[in-house]
Amino acid sequence: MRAEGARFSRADPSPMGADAEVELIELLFFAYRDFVGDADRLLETYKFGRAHHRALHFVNRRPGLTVAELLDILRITKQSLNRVLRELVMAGFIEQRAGAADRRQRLLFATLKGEALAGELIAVQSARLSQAIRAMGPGGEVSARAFLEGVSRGGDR
Amino acid sequence: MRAEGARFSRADPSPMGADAEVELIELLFFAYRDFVGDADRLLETYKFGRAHHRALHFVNRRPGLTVAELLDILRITKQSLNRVLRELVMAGFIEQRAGAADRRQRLLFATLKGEALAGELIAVQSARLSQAIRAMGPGGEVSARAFLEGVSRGGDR
DNA sequence: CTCAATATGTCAATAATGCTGACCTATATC
DNA sequence: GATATAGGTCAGCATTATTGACATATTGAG
Repeated sequence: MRAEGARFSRADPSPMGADAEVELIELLFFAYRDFVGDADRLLETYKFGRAHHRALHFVNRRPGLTVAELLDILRITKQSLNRVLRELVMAGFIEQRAGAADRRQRLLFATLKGEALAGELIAVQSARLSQAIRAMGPGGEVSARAFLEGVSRGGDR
Repeated sequence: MRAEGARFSRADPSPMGADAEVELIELLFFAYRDFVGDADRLLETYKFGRAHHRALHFVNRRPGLTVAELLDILRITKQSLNRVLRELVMAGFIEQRAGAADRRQRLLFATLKGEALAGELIAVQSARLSQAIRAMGPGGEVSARAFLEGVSRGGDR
């Protein structure tokens, strides 16, 4: 890995003036790059991409999710989602059922096949995360969760 | 209304350990989604995308970086990088100089204009990270760094 | 019942970012 | 001089995203 290298500090435009956050920016990039790389390799064998992965993951984790809710989670357009969702349905990984209360809704469920693939993807990714958490020592999981929640919640004001 | 998109509630049941990493998988997705979203908004005004951002960031942080080194950091092909790099050079954000020792090399440097944009991008992203670190309390930065390093180093075996 | 809003699906065009393969120049090294 | 290396470029293609326009079914208000 080439995460180190020439590093003489240039004029720092950050108001806090700290180099530490700049390094965190890079660490987050490297962490995410390697984190999704695990799944990418597995998805190749199913001819699926990252978009399929994300849709399947959240449907599997929240059975009965509506299309609108999934769009809100993924933050993409319905046109983008629809193509991916159609492929997952036709390949037998996800199934749709009309909502009982509102028949316009298409509630999404992972099939057994879908649950199996989602489980495989979770396995490789959680193995990497577990290893990182263990290496942190006691309280690692709590800290990691606090950090990630803080990052994603950080713009909500 | 919702500026940052959906997230799963932490009120989710099953407090057993196996579920913890699955939640971390999702938290990492949400954190990265929101983290890059900040920069995306800023890049729009310059008509640049994430690929330009990453290239500019690392060139700015490591002046004199070679193309080969940048390729190794980004883990993309030279064809993919070259398009982005050419645009950054032509727009005056990055400049290339032949290496002194090896004149085949094109050493990469951010121009003043490039440093300014890179600094703006660092500012928005480090603001989000600083906020998350502060919310973690004492030792937050050390923990966050340990987690991210563990995630990206976790597959290097 | 009628009508507007909602939930979803779909077609078409386009953009950003990535890939592989092939080939080119310039420079370094043996 | 031969070969390897650093880098650039052309051509074609895939994935994932976008906007815009429009279709269909269903719900809910009046």
